[in-house]
Amino acid sequence: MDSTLAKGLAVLEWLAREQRECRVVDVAQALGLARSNAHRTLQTLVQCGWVVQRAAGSGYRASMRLFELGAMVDGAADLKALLKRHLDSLARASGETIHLTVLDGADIIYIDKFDSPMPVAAYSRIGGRAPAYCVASGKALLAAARLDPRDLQRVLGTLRSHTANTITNFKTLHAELLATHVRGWAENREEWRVGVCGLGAAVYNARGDAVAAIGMSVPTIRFARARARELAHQTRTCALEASATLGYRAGNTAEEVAATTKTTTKLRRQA
Amino acid sequence: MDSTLAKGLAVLEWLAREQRECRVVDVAQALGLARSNAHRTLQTLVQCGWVVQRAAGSGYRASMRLFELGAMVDGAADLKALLKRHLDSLARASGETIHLTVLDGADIIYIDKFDSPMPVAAYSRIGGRAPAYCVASGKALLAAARLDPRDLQRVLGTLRSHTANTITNFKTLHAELLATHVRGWAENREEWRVGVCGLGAAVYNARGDAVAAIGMSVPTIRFARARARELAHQTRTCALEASATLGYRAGNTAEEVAATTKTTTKLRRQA
DNA sequence: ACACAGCGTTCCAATATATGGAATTGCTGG
DNA sequence: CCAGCAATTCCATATATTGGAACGCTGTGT
Repeated sequence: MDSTLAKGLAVLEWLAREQRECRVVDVAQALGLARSNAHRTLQTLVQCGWVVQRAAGSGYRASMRLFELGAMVDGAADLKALLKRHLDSLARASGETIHLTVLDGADIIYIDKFDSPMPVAAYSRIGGRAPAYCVASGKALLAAARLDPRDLQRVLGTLRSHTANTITNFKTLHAELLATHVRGWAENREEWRVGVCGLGAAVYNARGDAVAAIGMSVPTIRFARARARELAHQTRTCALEASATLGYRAGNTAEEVAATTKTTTKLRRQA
Repeated sequence: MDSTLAKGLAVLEWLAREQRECRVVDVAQALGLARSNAHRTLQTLVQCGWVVQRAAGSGYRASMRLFELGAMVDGAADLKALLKRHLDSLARASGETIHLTVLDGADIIYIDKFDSPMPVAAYSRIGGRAPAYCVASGKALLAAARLDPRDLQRVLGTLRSHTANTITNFKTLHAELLATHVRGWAENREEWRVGVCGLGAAVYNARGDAVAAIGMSVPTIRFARARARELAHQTRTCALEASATLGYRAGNTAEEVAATTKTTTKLRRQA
């Protein structure tokens, strides 16, 4: 364990999260370092181009290096560029807030976002996180991963309760994920934030990996049964189109054919 | 200079740019480290959450941490969210590829991108760079900075030639930046990539800082005089609207009033 | 079946390196 | 002009890093 490296990364991360010019003492105090130590660490970060100092003598902040490299990770940039069109259509068709998310351990991370003209109570940021088991796009990704209960528990750890509706039981969660995979979309009824519901569907690439999820956040007020059903259909269709853009060809497996047929039938019955 | 930190950052950056699972030897060879050293560095990065190892025993890649923190830098996320609507309108109105860029030293970095339905020769990536003095959005930002020739030279260093049209003379560049500031938009006629022209205009926040630029990339084929003029007008207007969204109120200074009037008059004459 | 090569990982003594207290410099406001 | 605060530099000390060697595992060619 290179402690110098760990310390430098901690400084960098703290600086990025602060989002303002910070002085040497600020860093030293926040991370419990000697002033001289904080100073030298910052100087190293500056020399390596990860931190910038506007004028020599004062004020450090994270440089664009993080953004530049962050854009390369996971091919997120390509994903966004390719799916932008789909998300935008969905945002317009639904009038609700749309997210593009990926799974990172037990969390989802918001990769891209299209704000609703109608304001939503929940505030989410690009680069922000939410527990995967609490939100619709997270459930869609977990469902696509098809983990058995044992692995699910290993990945997620404890299911903390965030609202009265949060699923805190693995058996319940696992059952819901199975259902989610079959019907092709996931749902969140105020399980993460009170007053906010959500819908989500996984997006697959040409190899059949679930690489991202499309999510929709809807205030409970606008989430009446009929509308929810309509929005779910839109979300799922959008995800299928997005998958097609990435080169995914549906209906490759018998299982998927069965699922699609069932869902379609169900939707027809409901319509 | 903390060499351990510098080494760790180099490993992290290399890993991010590789965009694939890398083994210990790959890292060691690429950066000239001892295998044991590369191994311990990677382990530290993993423990700190900047790198992930799919299965224990093999294959390292950059985690989403870079993306997560990169999204926070410079309020880039907020900027994108706020300006998305404007860029999208411009993309639709013009049918050309639109970028959102910020200045980072002598380069611009592409923050966001709206692809044209018509393909463009130039390929640009979110997170990618271009020399500020060679592209329109870069010129718009440099012009907004209002540097005197001395500072301009200090910031930019040598003006390398990238095409036959690249401006390599500081006097010429400075004069063009002055003109750019007055008329409110910048132009690039194959100065960076052959066959690609561009237009750009700076976006100001409530404090009057030029925080970003809106850029448009157009194949030379579609950049005939009349159309270029029309697109320049659209770009400038979009940037003004975007600035308004950020709380900027135009016409605060006599200088700006004069510039606006002149430009408007000129546009009227041309129309 | 065997030897070999490549790689991940662990270990450890030598040594280069980071550390933090104190001194110095530079700036700001009274 | 001084006092107070913070950035920066300096340096002896303690410590963490380093890289060669060794071990175990896996896959490959003979």
